[in-house]
Amino acid sequence: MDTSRKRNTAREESLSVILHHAERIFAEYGFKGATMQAIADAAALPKANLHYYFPTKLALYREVIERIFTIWLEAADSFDTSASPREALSRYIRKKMEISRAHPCGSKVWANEVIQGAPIIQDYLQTTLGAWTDSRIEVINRWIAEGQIDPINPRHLLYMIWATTQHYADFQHQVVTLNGGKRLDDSQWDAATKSVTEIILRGIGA
Amino acid sequence: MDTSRKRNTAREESLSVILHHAERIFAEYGFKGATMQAIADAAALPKANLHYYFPTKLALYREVIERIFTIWLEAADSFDTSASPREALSRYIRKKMEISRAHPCGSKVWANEVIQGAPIIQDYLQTTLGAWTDSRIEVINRWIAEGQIDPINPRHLLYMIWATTQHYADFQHQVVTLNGGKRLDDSQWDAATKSVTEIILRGIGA
DNA sequence: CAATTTCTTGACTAGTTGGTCAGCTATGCT
DNA sequence: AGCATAGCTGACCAACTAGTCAAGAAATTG
Repeated sequence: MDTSRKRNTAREESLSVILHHAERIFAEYGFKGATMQAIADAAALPKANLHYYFPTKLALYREVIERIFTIWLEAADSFDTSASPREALSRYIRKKMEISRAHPCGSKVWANEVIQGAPIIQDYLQTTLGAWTDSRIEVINRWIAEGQIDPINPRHLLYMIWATTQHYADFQHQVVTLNGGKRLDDSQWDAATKSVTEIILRGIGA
Repeated sequence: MDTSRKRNTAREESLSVILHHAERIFAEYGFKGATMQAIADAAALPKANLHYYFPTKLALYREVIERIFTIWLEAADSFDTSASPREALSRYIRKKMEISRAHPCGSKVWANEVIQGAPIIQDYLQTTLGAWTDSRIEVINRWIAEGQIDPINPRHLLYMIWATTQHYADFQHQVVTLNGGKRLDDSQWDAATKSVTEIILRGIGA
């Protein structure tokens, strides 16, 4: 049943190209501001072709969000609960910074979605994100009980990590502007990651 | 020339009401997603009346942005360069947290604007924000030179403060959801402010 | 009071945009 | 080859929305 290699790859290629450009356009113009025509132009496809793969704009948007959430889960996994606070947190922060660098548009779409009240991802926030957060808060509280870190509020620590790392993606434009209009280079990303990691780890006495 | 009290106050009242609701609608739906009709409905005015005071949607949006920037400047002033690091930074962080609580919509509009490449506020970023940032970096470097704080990268410290404090406004919906759907109460805002301040101050050895 | 200016508003227009559809082409199967 | 299926596309339409406008209401002035 090795049905049609050419068709399958063509399909996957089209889907991939559309989703890639849709992410960019949604990030740049927001859900309403992004037009199917603009996405089609970016993907170098006729608009009707988009509607062949995705029945509605909302369906396309949902798919984009879905993919972003997958990446988010990947970062979440890197928070190793069996490691030491220093090890677990610095690994997690580094991973989040890498994502901010590699997928700024995805991060922006996510941010836009949350700012606008998360009409689509409400479920994720309540279920998956909620459960993950609770489990990590438990771990952090254990670290505190064991005297491995200072008694800080775990929730606010997590918010600080999210906010700071995602800032480099979501506010990329501001960061670049304040960097003289030049994108951060390798060493600057490295310095940013080090700074964030050090301030936070020292901040909690790890 | 004490020209017409009733008219002037009516005018100011209308302007104020429109701007207030416009901020909310822009925050919730983005620039393109917000419609003049929706703003008019929120302000309980006929749409044509909006166009009497603001010729175009963009003009209204600019005015909203302008007001937000004023608030931002107010916070910027609270960064007292003649105080000690502990004093200056904790005051600044507290002020920024207060703004996040009092003006979440303004913060969201600003965030949206930056995420989408800051088409309107590019000037502010380059001039006013750029100059302010440079001046504070100088002060922070002085603190480092005097041994009052650890040698950290001032720029990334500022980004961390901005990101973390604004997170409570921009990601309000996520914060509330993870708080069991309840808005933060007085004591929770206080705890958040304390946590943020403590982690950051300890993080830089202040 | 009448004239003038400011403010208000329903109705309309032009332009945009999400989505449809009928017909086309390319691929795979027997 | 011939048939079936998946993929592609230009042309079209209905809905929505920013902005206009002319006519009227309300306030101010001389």
